[in-house]
Amino acid sequence: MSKTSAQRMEDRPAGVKRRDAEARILTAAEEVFAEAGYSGATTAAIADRAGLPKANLHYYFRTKEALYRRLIERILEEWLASGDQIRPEADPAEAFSTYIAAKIEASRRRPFASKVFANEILHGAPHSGDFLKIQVRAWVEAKGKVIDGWVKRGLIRPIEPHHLFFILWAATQTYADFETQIRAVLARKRIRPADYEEAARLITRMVLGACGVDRKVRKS
Amino acid sequence: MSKTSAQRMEDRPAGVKRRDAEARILTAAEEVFAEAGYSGATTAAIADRAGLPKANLHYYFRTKEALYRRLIERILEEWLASGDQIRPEADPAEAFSTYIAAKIEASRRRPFASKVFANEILHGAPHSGDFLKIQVRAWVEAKGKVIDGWVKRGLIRPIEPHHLFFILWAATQTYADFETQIRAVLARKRIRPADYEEAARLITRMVLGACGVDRKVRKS
DNA sequence: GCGAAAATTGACCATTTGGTCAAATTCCTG
DNA sequence: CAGGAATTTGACCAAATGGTCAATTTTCGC
Repeated sequence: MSKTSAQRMEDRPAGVKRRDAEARILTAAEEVFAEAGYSGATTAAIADRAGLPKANLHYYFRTKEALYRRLIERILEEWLASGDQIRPEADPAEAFSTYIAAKIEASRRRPFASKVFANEILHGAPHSGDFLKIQVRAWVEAKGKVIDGWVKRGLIRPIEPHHLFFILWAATQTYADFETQIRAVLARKRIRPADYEEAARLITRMVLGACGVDRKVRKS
Repeated sequence: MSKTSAQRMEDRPAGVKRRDAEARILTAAEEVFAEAGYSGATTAAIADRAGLPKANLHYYFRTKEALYRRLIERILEEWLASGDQIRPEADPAEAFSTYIAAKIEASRRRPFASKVFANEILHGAPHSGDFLKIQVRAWVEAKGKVIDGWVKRGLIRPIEPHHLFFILWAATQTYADFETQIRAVLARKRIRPADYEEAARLITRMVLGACGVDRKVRKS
């Protein structure tokens, strides 16, 4: 019978209760992994923050590794989806502005997710098999082609898409990942909405400038 | 007697043997902490990589925490020193180019140091007391004044120094911290010198563009 | 309302790991 | 070269932690 329940556990079509518990655990895990890293995070701490006993957590996620993996998958999904604006038929300046704004907004709204993701890559993605690297690479190849297309059509100056994205990710995600440092430098308890806007504006200015698209950024 | 040796241990004027052992341990620690984070790093692994028994490591550094702290101090020192080119009397374009080149070079030459630093900040600098935050803040205040001066003298367009630095750090350090991702996207076993140069060139282009100093970047 | 599946939970265990210690060895100075 | 200081190291320990389990309770379709 333990085999039966184990079987169920792997399948996704789960009851509402399970969905609910898993969601609570994943949210708690996101915070704890963000704050303490993979090794520093304890299943006890995650369970505590999710408001259930450790044994119960292990009922829903058999191992810390499995829980972590699910979390990474969820974060990667959103990460990949954030670039939907970058399409061949889009206006480059518009697309970049929107993408940057979305990334900054993601840093503001879900800093823990960004931190978990950053932590995973920082240490060589040891828990993600190759799927993380493969998907990110595929994403960049696709978006890179779009940008190359813009260049060929003379919409933007020639630019190396790979490095453009590296810099773009770094610049936007830093407001989540290194939020401690940013708060210290700005002497703030919390980073303010105005700060995020300022950041988005400056990054956009830099990117559009580098692309030779010096359109004035509209108020947004 | 153990008090005597303990006393000695805290003092810095140490024998050459001690200096040597500490250096070997710190180098090993930099690698291990970079790869595994603070909690994931074990003193046994560090000792192994340094080529000595764990007990011997604990003779030189009483606790993992103490070892880590020394490491952070060492890294911060270099980090702070890297902006020496940013002085009031310097040419802005020259100063930024040089700073960016230096930061990229640091990412290339000592990626582990960058990763340890990044990891520490990522998790809220829990092992650095406040000294890290305080020193970084002071550094930015000083350099920010320099940049404001350039703006006042009309040498560069108005720009917010804090955010400029956040972006600059992020863009340059990402080549060390997220080297795994970069290698995956570029489909390389190792990031090549040409890649670092390309990165420096693009970052410089973006920064100088944002500053309205569109000097052609000289071959360096 | 019954019975089976799902969920809950306290107690428990094996492993890992930071750190200690005492004994032995090497080093250095007078 | 004597003797004390510095260094080395294997053995050991206590605490933390991921994970298990069996017993109990809750849920839910019929």
